[in-house]
Amino acid sequence: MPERITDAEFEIMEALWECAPAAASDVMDRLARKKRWSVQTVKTLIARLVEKGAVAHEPDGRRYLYRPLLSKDEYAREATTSFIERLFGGRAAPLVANLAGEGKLSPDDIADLEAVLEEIKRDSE
Amino acid sequence: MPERITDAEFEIMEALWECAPAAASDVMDRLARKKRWSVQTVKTLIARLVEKGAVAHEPDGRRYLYRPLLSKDEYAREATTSFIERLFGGRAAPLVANLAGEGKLSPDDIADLEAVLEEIKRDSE
DNA sequence: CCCTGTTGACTACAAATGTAGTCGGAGCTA
DNA sequence: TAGCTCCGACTACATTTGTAGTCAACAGGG
Repeated sequence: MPERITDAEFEIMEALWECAPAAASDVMDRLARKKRWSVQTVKTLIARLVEKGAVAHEPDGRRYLYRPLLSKDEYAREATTSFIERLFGGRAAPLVANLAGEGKLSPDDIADLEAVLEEIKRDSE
Repeated sequence: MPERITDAEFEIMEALWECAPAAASDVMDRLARKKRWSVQTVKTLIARLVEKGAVAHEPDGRRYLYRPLLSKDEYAREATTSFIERLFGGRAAPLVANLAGEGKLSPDDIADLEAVLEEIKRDSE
């Protein structure tokens, strides 16, 4: 359970989830499209993630290769749980209802959701 | 579309959503159970929310009454949309699948979700 | 062997955030 | 009317966050 990951750090994690193990420059390249960050910025963020225990680093020659210690799935689970806790009293249904209210659910989304629910029910039998 | 609301500010919003219009001391009382904040802290947070345009204040004698300008529902919609955008590529289904993977969905939750989906489908016809 | 470029370590610094103190005025209280 | 109390306005300050600079060491090109 690493400490809180900030927005900027999250961008680094995204890159690492896609291309780990990676050197700082790889992360840099991966991010180039989205973010105009200097190399130093990227390195600072990576260093903070290492401090926070969210990323491991192993020596590779005279540089490091970095690798997330927290999978995107795990991160998403934790983030989702606490998000729903805060805003929807821990229940998922109000969240979905909320999305629906905003017209954020296309018929496709609804079909997807139904499929997911079916699967859950099948699995739990 | 007010600026970003921080965690501490969110606590204030929660209190205001429950008891607006309210004076600073009312918010203070409402929060007393959850947070050991000094009155000044609460006032500072309220002031920041006013600056950010998330809360309105109207004079009431020699004090102010505060009232959220952003409903909890609106806030939840925005927050949910950007949350799902970030973590799940904008699709709700993966989010629900993720919750399910964590065993976060009880049979009750599933029933709720199915009901919500039914309702959405009915409404959209 | 020297130059250049890359790398991690350390440092910098403004803005945002969490948390709270001080102060002067308005009204109540005796 | 002197004091107490409550209020908003302003100020304070450590920490976290976003963003980046400096520097010394090492590696490879010539």
